[in-house]
Order: sequence, then structure tokens, then C-alpha cells
Amino acid sequence: MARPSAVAQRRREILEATCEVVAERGFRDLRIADVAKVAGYSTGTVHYYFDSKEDLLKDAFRFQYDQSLGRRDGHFEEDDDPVARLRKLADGYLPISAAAVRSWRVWLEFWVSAVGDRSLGEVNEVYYGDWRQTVIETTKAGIDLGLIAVGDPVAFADAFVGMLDGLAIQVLIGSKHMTVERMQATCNAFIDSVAIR
Amino acid sequence: MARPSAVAQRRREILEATCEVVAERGFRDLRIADVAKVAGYSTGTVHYYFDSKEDLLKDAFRFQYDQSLGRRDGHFEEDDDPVARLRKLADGYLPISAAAVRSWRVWLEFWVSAVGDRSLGEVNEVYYGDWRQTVIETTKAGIDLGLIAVGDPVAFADAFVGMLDGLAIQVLIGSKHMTVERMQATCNAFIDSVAIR
DNA sequence: AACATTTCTGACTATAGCGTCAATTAAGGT
DNA sequence: ACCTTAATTGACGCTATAGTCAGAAATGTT
Repeated sequence: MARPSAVAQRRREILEATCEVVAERGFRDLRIADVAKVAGYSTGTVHYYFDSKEDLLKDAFRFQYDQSLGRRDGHFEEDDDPVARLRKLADGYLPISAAAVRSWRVWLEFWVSAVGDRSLGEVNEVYYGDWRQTVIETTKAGIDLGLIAVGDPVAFADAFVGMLDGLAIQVLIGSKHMTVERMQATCNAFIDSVAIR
Repeated sequence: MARPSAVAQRRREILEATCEVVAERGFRDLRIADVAKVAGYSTGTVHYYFDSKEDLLKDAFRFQYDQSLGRRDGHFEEDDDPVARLRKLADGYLPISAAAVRSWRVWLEFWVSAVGDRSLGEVNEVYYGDWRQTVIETTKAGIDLGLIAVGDPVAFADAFVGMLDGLAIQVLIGSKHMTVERMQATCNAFIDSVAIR
């Protein structure tokens, strides 16, 4: 071996740049040339590490999901009760920080591309299922502790995650009706309506 | 005048075809050639009625919105009470019929394109604002009649429309967790939680 | 029929961008 | 110092497609 492999590092750099460009220009408008520019390499280098644009995009989604997972779990405190955890989950997903906005944009692009693309749908199944499960379990824990009053925790969790997604879209579009503040208020009102105080 | 104008009719045909193609291929992957083929004309004809691809897409969104407005209002009965109306609104938006699925796909594509495109955002502002207002007013009517118990009708309406959007996305992707049936059940559970029986 | 006007066509131009590749540079190893 | 392999470059080939345009066809009017 003549040199130590820089493959893992380079791939990370390029995936990072790809997420940046997806958030800015979208999935389908993404140009390899933009990714190369942001990463600080030539287009040839991007193709050296990724066979095709499609490969690059799929890997970029996985990369970005793993990153936001880390952000999410970092928000919890050991002694948060389930209601506090629901609030933190909602807060953590507000498209308020640059990183959160970027994540949302990448997700949105991903979802739209996943409509009618079976293989992307399977990636969503795993990652979205995981997130949904977190909310379901937090809700159940709240019920067990007598802090949350809902008939069906799964229906509540589905409504909750669905609401977050729908509201985030309008925030991202820049709707005057749905600002980040209104989204937060709406989420809190939603949690308040089932929290036993 | 040498001939009666066929402009309105042709534009409708072409917009219809455009929605078809957007639902199939997406906003950005749409090719004028595909629209022409579906409409049964040449690419030149599409350009004869629409100056640019962007114009075509904007008009197509408006067209499809007006169509689904018609579908929505057709669902109401004169004597429906507000709670029944909310249920019908949710039912009418379930991505179950081919027409509803197509509408949702067009919306999704449009929203994603509107992220970071100010002029598309303004179109959304008008149409989405109208839809949101319908839900707000229906909720207020329910409160006035003592049929709905919510603290803040606007927060409730925002949560409701947001939930619909978020759930629909997962249904469209084909998630095993979120089928049309589950979406309907989730919506009904949500309405039940505020309906005074 | 002759004409005017609208509608329609499809070839053509121009441009954009993916992926290839031959050449170059960087960085060990011996 | 020299060799070997990895990494990188950027020009280029190729394909796709938006939009133009000159003319042809259709459809009325007189």
C-alpha cells in the first residue's frame, strides 16, 4: 500500500457538501459541479468516490439522517418526564437553527423523491419508523405515569409526528400564517391538550 | 375574427396533461415533450399557449387547486353540522381515489419547489391560506354551536391541517405504518378528541 | 374560391450537465 | 533517489431538453 486510505474522510466531506447543496437547490436540481465546488474538489473527484449521482444522493440521505439522530438524542436529559420529552422532541425539530432547516429540507426532498421510488421508500420506512416509535414509546410512558391522557397512544403519536411534518413544510415555505413561533405554539397547545397538570 | 378562440379549451387540456405528468414524474423532472404527448399535441403547441415551463407549472398548480376545491365543496351537504364537515374535509382529502392521489402529488411537488422560491410561496399563501381559513371557520362554528371543545380554534385548525399534510406524505410514500385506513382512523380520533358528543 | 387569422408542427439552436478519461500530482514505500 | 499506487484534475464527448421559428394546416369570413 503506497498511501493510507483517505476514502472514508473524503466520502464524508463530499456527503456533507451534498446535503448542503440538496438543502439549497433540491434533489433534482443538484449539480455534481455544485457539490464539487462546496466540497472544494473537482467534479472528477466526486465521481471518483461515487459512481453516479443516484448513489451520491442515497448515501447523502443516510448520512444526514444519522447526523440528525445524534442531534435529537443529545437533547434529552436523564430526568425529563415523558411530557417534557415530547416538548423537547417538538422543539428539537423546529426548523429554527440552520442545521435543523437543512435537515428538514433534505427530508422534504427525500420524501418527494420517495413517492414512486420503492427503494427510497424502504429507507424512509426504517428511519421514519424509528422516529415514530420513539414518540409512541414516550407517549405510552406518559400514560403509565398518569401524566398523559389519550385513548390510543399510537393514534396520538401518528397525529403528533404528522402534525410536525405538515407544519414544518409551511414554515419552510415561509408562510406568513405559519412561522416558527406559531409552529411552536401549535405544538405546545397540542401537547397541553393531553397533558394532565 | 377569422376563427373562434380555442385558447381557453386548449389551455385546460394542456394544464390537465401537465398535472398528470407532474404527478408521475415530479415538478422538476417534467418535460415539455411529455406534456405535449399526454395532451396530444406537439411541443410547439405547448409553447404556443405557455411562454415558459415555469409559467406552465404555476398555472398547473392553480388549475389543480381549483379542481380539488370543486371536489371538496361538492362533498358538503347543506345540513352538515361543523363536526360532520370536519370529518368530510378529512375524508375528502384522504389520498384514496386516483384523483386525490394525483392532487396530493402535485401539492407535494409544489410545496417542495416553493421552498426557496418566493413567487411560488406567494401562490401557496393564497391557496393554502384559503383552505386553512375554511377549517378555522368550521371549527369556530362548532364552538359557537357547543359541538366542539377547544381552547384556541386557530391552533386546532393549524394542527389539523398540518396533521393531514404530514400523514398524507407517509401514505403517498407507501409506508406500512401509515395506510389510508390508519390515516382515516387517526383523523377521526383527532376529531373525536374535541367533539362533544 | 380567395383570403385572413389562428393554430399547429417539427426541425433546429442553444445550453446545461453527467460521466469518462488521459494526464498530472501527491505521498508513501524501498 | 526512485518506484508504485492513490488521488485529483479539467477538458471533452454525449445526451437531454427548453425554447425559437419558418412554414404548413385548419377554419373561419366574404
